[in-house]
Amino acid sequence: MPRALSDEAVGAFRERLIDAAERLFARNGLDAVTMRQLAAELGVSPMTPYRYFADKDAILAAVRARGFDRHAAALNAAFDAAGPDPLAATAAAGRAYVDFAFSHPEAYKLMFDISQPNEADYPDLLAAADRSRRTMTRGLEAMAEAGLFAGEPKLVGHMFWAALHGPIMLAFSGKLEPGYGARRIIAGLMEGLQRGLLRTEPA
Amino acid sequence: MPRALSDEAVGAFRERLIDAAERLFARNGLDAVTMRQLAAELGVSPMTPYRYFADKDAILAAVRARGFDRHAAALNAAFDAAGPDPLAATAAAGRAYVDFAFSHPEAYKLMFDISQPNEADYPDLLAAADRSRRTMTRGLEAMAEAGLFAGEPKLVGHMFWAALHGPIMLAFSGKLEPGYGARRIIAGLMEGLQRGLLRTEPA
DNA sequence: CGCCAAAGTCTTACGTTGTAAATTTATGCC
DNA sequence: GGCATAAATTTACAACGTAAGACTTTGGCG
Repeated sequence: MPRALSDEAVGAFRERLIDAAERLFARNGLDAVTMRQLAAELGVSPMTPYRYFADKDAILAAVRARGFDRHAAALNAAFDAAGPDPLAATAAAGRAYVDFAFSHPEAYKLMFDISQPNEADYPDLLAAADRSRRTMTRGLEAMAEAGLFAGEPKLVGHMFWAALHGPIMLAFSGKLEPGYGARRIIAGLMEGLQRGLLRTEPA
Repeated sequence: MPRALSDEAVGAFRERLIDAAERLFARNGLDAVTMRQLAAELGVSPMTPYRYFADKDAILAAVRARGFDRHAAALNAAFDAAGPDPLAATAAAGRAYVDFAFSHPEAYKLMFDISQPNEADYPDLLAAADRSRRTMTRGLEAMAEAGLFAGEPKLVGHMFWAALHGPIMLAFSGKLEPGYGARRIIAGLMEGLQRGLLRTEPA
């Protein structure tokens, strides 16, 4: 139906396209997401997506942004469901972080992929990633600001984030041997960091 | 020169090929390593490398293995140069780890790339990666065994390893904002973990 | 000394990829 | 109702990994 494509129609098609990309992606990994497969999944010709996205990178950026949104939602849900104790809520968010990574490994890998072409070209992605990051670190920052932790709040937040991310990425790259899985390493790190940073006695 | 290609000749060509791949790789990233470019760099036809490696993946596996070897060498050098104090030597190896990652980012990225096809098919790579891992964690394990650290030695080694890897990977994926770089996060983590795990008073 | 089987290399070719360009198709407006 | 034009499709191209086949060189045997 040519002539005029309403903004909603454009948006709807974009969503459908991102859905399809997520599906292919989760099903068979990154290699399965080709323009032709994507088009087939949508029942359109291989060039049609180019009316809605600049190129394949833009599509992947949208999928990534969607991943960050899901991620943030999962963390927020866990955080909110954990009750009022900030320490318990933060721990719950941490568990949700790891659970997300291992139940949506393809999504997590894509989100933190190392060869992203000019992330800055996709403001929506930047915004989603930033929202997600703030969600990750907000509990910790709140704790740090409340004086439960020593050190600069934002830095402490990043430290815990990295302490989750490191073991997860080592696991994904197949570098961990059986018996030393990501969850065990994370447990050790969380305990060690808590012992090192937590002010159990607020003096 | 057909008929019979001595083992040394095969080995020599393989080395030349890996060298060329490393060069292309460091120069223009992974996308620059195409069979045709590689062949051009070596002055042979695009199919010649297939006499020396099964396929492109095998070449990349060799480059990865080489990376792990360089990595292990760099850590060992730093460790050995640091003197007898195990804590100082371990700290030096940690610094060398980070320095390696940021001075050979392409190599580090490739080594810990997340979409490696059947790593188990390349025993040389497995061996090199394992050698490298042991180098990384040996100082820490020694310290842990000497009772300087609480907890299981090997686990503690993996914890520190992951605490280096996490910030580095976050930096490579462009997720860290200015002011919260990998080195700062690592410094915080090392300090926090030391405080949490180190037995300053061997009671 | 000469020739030939075979190892090494090169050329050619195929299927797949992302996407540019040209073509077709279908509608809102006069 | 016809036409300008937006959307979609078809066609086409360059680059990729690599399979298949042709060519080229040489060690070993008569």
